[in-house]
Amino acid sequence: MRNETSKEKYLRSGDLARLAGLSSDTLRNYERKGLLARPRRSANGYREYPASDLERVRLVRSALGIGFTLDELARILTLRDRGGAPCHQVRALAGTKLAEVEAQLLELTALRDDLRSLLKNWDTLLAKNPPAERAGLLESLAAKDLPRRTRSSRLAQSPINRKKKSKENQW
Amino acid sequence: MRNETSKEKYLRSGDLARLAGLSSDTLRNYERKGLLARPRRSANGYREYPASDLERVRLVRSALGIGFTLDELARILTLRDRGGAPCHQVRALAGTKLAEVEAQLLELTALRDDLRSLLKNWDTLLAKNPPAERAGLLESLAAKDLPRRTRSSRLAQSPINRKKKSKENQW
DNA sequence: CTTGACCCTGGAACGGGTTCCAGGGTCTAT
DNA sequence: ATAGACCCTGGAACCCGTTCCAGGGTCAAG
Repeated sequence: MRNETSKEKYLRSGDLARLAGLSSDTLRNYERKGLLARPRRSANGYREYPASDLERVRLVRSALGIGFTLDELARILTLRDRGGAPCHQVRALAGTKLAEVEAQLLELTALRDDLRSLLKNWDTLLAKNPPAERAGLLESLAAKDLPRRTRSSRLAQSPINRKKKSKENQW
Repeated sequence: MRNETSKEKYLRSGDLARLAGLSSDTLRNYERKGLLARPRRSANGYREYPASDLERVRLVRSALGIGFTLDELARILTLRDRGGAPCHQVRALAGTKLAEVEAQLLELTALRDDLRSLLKNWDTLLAKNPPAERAGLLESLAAKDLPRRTRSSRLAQSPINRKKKSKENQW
């Protein structure tokens, strides 16, 4: 039975990870990057997170979801933890994120429209062509003049889906 | 003066790169990945691209812009170059891309809306707070319950902006 | 005592497209 | 001859957040 002195106030890495919906690897990573203060350790060396760190992690996740970067967050959070008031930087950064997102939206909508008309086109082409006959889909692409998109949008990948190494391709 | 026998039909890597709007490094990379056939070489070992490769590169760029992957393109193009008719795979892939883009659009619009209301909130908070006083912007984030976004959207980064190693941070 | 669930560490892998690097040629114009 | 612009090569760096790895502890239940 887990030690319950001091009212069960401390979480171990796995607990916090589960509560926050991410892996303990990720927690350690946040710690490395300075997003999460190094928690105290129990006698055996295990991390003991105060319950309040759950909020902290949630904050980090939200901020990441909104487009902040681990490094940006690290700067902001440590500054704040030292009593600073990084509000204006935060506000400015978020403003930038918004602008980026809006730019991305424009690009993506354009892309979606392209894809739609392309598909419509292709489907009529394919309908009137014998299968296994080349219908020149790719060729009809070539015009477009490359409106390359910018990656930006951090927007990380889903956690907690470890184990998945299979390599079947074969379409 | 460049050799003009056979009517100046061949492009060197730099020429093709310029015409296509990308770097010759990228061209070499396409070749490595099998997107671009290995061109013949001149006596001195320089690549000599047939003018038609410009179209090919444009096609590749468009396909990338639409969300295809270098590997996908490699498969499709080599298949096609061997006389195959990968139309249906192409069509299927594009369909998938469209679905992904639409999903992304949903996420991004949601994100944009979040950011907007967040910023509005923050601005009123900041207005009624003395500067250099913490207004709790970050805290108001914590609710959100992480609608993590998926990266997907290939949407590469702009080419031809090499040289940029400076490391000034300092916001 | 063994099993199995957790925990620890720091460094490396991943994805995907582009770019960079070192070390070395080739060609043209002065 | 010498600068300067191009070209060649293959392998590695980059981005960035997450995951994986090996090699090693801690602890409770059976």
